[in-house]
Amino acid sequence: MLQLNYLRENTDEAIARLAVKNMDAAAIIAQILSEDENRRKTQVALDSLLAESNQLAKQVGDLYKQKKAAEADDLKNKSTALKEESQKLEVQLAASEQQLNDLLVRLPNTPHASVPKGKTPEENEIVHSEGDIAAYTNAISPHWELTTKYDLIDFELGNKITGAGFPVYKGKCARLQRALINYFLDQATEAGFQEIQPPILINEASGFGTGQLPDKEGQMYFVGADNLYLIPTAEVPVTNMYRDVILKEDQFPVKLTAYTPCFRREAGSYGKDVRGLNRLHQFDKVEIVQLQHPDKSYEALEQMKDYVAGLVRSLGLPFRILRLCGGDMSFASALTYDFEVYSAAQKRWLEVSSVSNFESFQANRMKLRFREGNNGKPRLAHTLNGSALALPRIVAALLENNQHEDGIHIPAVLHRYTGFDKIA
RNA sequence: GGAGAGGUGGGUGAGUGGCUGAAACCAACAGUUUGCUAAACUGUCGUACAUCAAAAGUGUACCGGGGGUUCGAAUCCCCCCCUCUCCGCCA
Repeated sequence: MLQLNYLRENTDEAIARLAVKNMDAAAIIAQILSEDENRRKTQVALDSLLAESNQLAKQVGDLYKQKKAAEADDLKNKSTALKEESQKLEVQLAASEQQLNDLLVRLPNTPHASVPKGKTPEENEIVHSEGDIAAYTNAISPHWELTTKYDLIDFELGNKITGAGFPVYKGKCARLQRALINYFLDQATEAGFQEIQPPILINEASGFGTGQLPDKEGQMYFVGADNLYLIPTAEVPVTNMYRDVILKEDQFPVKLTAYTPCFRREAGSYGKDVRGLNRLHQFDKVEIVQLQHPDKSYEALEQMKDYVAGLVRSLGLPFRILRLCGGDMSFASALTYDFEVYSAAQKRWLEVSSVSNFESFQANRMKLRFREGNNGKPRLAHTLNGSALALPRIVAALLENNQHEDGIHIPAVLHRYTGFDKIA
């Protein structure tokens, strides 16, 4: 969530920036500022009342010690009267804080200055592309045909066991997935990210910390009996490791990576978008997370972008990098790069990674701070994360792009992980 | 799941109604001193909000979370969460 001080001191800028996300925030920010004023007024009143009754309580104690019970009783009555008032104010203050918080939580993050205006994905800015997409004359069959032909994935079986969007990977495809996971983790480790195995169920506080809750609970699977959510991405448990933590400045950067399955309800999707591996309720992903000093977070974002580019490149897939426009960005992000690989038989770009800087938006929600120098005041850290990478669409592109007469060729970097170089 | 014990500041740990925002020790930080990868001494050493131009200062809140009793709660009562020990179950 945005910092109150920022809204107070840069009201116009905040409104202008949120307009890039196609939000007219003037009214809600005005409401926030007036509620904030209200809150402060109430607190001043309450604090002085409490100070007074603290004084009285002390005096009562002293009087009892001096055996002046009558005088003490007088003060007690006075204090009781004060208490009624202060209780009213306490209720007021709590309501005001609640109201303020409810408003603040509804504001999305302000986009970075480089974020283009726009409402639809078509308005995303292509910042990089590589690979010759016209070269794939071999790519005849879409992956859902190949997976049947080579007995790689059984979507029907997944329907039977669970439901749509939960495929069963078999044989060489299961092995290919495991290979990709291991390859991605090894690469991330080599790049300085510490490997983490987090829980894949999270509590409400964690969901709030990274911005999934409130309001977006419909996108997560919920285990009602225990009040837990299945993670939509490893970002949630991994970033929340640092909830309510004050780091020392020299601990930056914190770089973490994790493989987890990811669960998304994805209500309301349909058509060719969801065919085959294009959109699933459960999928595997290796995530990279970074915590950084505010002065260095954009540098870190570029590094993470370059890292992911290298990863996609190493698999030999044509890809492009988009800087998302305001309208296509997520609620919590300040700047997002999407990576799309070209799926040659479907003749479409598939998103395989999303690399974002959240600046202090998540950090503010989860009170992730750092201390500047040895005894500086705590400041909010910046959080970043990116997929490196999400598997299903990578698998789809690999299968489609690399299909040949003699079978599907596996990229060389994976051979030591798969143990085979071809699916035939 | 059952029985018992317990959750205090970065750590250990004292505190069972007012003199405790919290002893002591350790760690950390700053300085002084000693001719030497260290010791001794002194000081600093939680967070948030408010007040203030800002700093200092001051006020308020916070001793797992939430409620209650009381003039006054870390301390008493209730609910919840978590940890440990034993038992049960189990990969």
